[in-house]
Amino acid sequence: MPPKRRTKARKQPLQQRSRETVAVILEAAARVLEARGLEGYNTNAVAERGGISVGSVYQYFPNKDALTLALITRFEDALLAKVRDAVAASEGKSLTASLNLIVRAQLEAHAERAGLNRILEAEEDRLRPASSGTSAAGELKELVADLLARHRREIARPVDDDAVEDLIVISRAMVDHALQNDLSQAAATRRVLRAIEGYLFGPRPDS
Amino acid sequence: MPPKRRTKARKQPLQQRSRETVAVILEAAARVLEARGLEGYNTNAVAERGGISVGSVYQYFPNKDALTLALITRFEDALLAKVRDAVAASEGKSLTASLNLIVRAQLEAHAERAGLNRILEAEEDRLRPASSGTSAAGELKELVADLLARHRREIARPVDDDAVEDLIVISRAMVDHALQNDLSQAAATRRVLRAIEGYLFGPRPDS
DNA sequence: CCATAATGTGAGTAATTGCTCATATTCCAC
DNA sequence: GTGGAATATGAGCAATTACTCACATTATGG
Repeated sequence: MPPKRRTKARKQPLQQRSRETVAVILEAAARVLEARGLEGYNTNAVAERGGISVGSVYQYFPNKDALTLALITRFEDALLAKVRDAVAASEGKSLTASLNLIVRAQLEAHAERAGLNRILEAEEDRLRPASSGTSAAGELKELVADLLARHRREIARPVDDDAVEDLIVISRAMVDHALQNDLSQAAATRRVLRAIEGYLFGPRPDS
Repeated sequence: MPPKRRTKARKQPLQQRSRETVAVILEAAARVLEARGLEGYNTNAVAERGGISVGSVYQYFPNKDALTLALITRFEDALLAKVRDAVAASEGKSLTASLNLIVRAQLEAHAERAGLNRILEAEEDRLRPASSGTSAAGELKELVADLLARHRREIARPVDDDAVEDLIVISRAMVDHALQNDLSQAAATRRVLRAIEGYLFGPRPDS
């Protein structure tokens, strides 16, 4: 056990000035990751890029991982917001149309800063204590579950929690794959939808 | 550019003795990863665990990443072998039965040393120069493509390369997810198959 | 056996980097 | 104003670790 390790930030940002500093730190971290990758991502570089001092970084983030985690959360929140909007906008539409909107939302969220988001997703595994569901993940499940419940008569088999989980896993993997291979949004949407709709509507021949 | 970096091993193992050393190194690396995670994974620990000296590690691996990559390749080869066997064993069987065998093979390959394999898959992203298809990945695609071609009359839509890619992406993501959540092999198989068959047989309502 | 090649050794080095803390500066309440 | 709190600074420490190299040991072919 390496002696100890700070788990809480030294200070909470109270004044306007410090809140701006936190924003500067986050954006600087994002830019360093984009420009130099995980390889060149260190707190000194972040401070330099943000035009502030390392000390300031450690005023508001207990350690480097906490900073990275904050970036991850920021991305997840943005993704969730887009999906929420898509679900809201799909009120009254058919299930297929709704799914289309949601898939597009996910693709857009990832595409915005593809390089950065890819790195963050990879780091997520390392940083999140095994199987600790985030609130963002929970809300995403709820959103999808509600949408499917609303359309339950269009779906053959009842949709349980496992199915929702599977749909999210499938979408995420395919969206990542699409971005990695620079697929057009149209192609990516088509392929993800085929998988999702197949899962929902597809036949289950055997017992 | 950090000055330089060895890209080739100092020596190739020629005699029996050194071939054994290489095996010892690989297994030691695997055990360190299993016992202490990426965190405690360093070349000195690997040497100690293997009961050899660091110098020996660097006789046969130019750098730490090359060692990790060798572990990844080893895992991929094992996976591929299992899938190959499954495909061979599915000669004459129905498509559903064949897919069942293949999915099981994948689950087994991952389950064998789940903790280790999970770490290796995460490292793969970091270590493989963006979008460099490995021969293992290529052969997997071939195997799947051939199997599907053999059963093409049972599938509504023609199966192109993209579809094969998608099927592999979906399987992989779901298998990873299943292992992460300690799903029973039965449950995992059922869910992965539902996704795969849905993708293959599922209806495509719109244009 | 002997010369040569192959293999093995491990203390040490060089470089990186996360993070601290003593100090300085800025802000706000009164 | 003024005093105390909040915020900012950045040189440098401490720890880690990938990797080297001069040397010892072991194998092999003739």
